[in-house]
Amino acid sequence: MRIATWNVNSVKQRVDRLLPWLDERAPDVVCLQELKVTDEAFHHLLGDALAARGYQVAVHGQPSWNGVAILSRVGLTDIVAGLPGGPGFPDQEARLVSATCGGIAVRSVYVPNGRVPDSEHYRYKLEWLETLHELVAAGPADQVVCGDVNIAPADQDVFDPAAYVGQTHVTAPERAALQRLHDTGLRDVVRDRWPEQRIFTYWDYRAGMFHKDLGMRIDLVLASDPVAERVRAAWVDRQARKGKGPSDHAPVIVDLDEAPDGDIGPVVPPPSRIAKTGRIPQA
DNA sequence: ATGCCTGAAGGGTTCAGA
Repeated sequence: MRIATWNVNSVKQRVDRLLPWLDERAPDVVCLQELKVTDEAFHHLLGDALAARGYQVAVHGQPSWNGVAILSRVGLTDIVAGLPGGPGFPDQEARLVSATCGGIAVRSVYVPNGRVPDSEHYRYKLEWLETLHELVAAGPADQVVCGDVNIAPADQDVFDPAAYVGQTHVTAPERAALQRLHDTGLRDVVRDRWPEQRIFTYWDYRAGMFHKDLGMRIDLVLASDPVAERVRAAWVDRQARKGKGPSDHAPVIVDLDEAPDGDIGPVVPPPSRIAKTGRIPQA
C-alpha cells in the first residue's frame, strides 16, 4: 500500500500537476493540504477525474485558504472533517480530515503556520497541536498523521539553522509539541529511514531556493509502531517540485508491506504490463 | 530588495505563506 502526502498550494492551480502525478506514482492513499477551495469547488474541479482513477474522496475545504483532503482507492470510511474541540482563529479552519483507509486511521493535517513566535497565531498553533495530540492519543493502534506540520523537527531539517533562530517552525515549544505526538508512539518514517541525509520538502519560490536546494523538511508522515514496522520505502518526490507550475512543497511517499493479518482493504490489481509479460519490466 | 515568488480577494493593492 502506497501512502502519499502533498501540500499542493491551491488545488485549482495544481490540477495539471496533480493528475499526471497520480498516474505516475499511483498512490493508494493521498493526503492533500492547502486546497484553497470549498468542498463544492473541489468536487467540481476533480470529482470525475478522481473517480475515473478509482479514488474515493473525503474533502474538508473552505474558500481561499487552508483545506485538506484524503483520496483513497483502498476504502474510505469513518470520515471526520475537522479537529473536534480544536481552537479557531477565531473560527475553526479546515485543517484536518480523518478517515479509515485499508485498515489504517489516516489523518491529513495542515498545522497552523504560527507566523511570529509568541503571537496570537503562534499560540493558536500550539493549542491546535495539543488538541491533535489528544486525538492521536485516543486513536487506534494503526494510524498515520500525514501532512504539513509547519515545524522542522530538528536543525538538520532546515538549510541554515542559524538563519532560523527566533523564527517560527523551529522554536522549542513547537518542537516540544511535535515531540508530544511522538510520545504517543508515532514515528517520523522518512527520518527513521534516512537518519543523516539532507532531506527537504519545502523550498521558497523566491531566489532560486529549490535550484540551490535551500529548503525545510516540514511535511511528515508520522506512523504508529505497527504501521511503521511495515514501511519498505519512504522518500520525498522532488521531481514534483520541478518544471512548470509546481507547488512550493514536494510530496512525501511511503510504501507499506501488507498487514500481518492481510487486511489491506480491496486488492489493487498490479500494472497490466507486468501481468502481460510475466516479468519485471525494464526501466 | 529587508516579501526576491505565488495565490487569492478584490479592486488598481493587500494579505498570507514558512
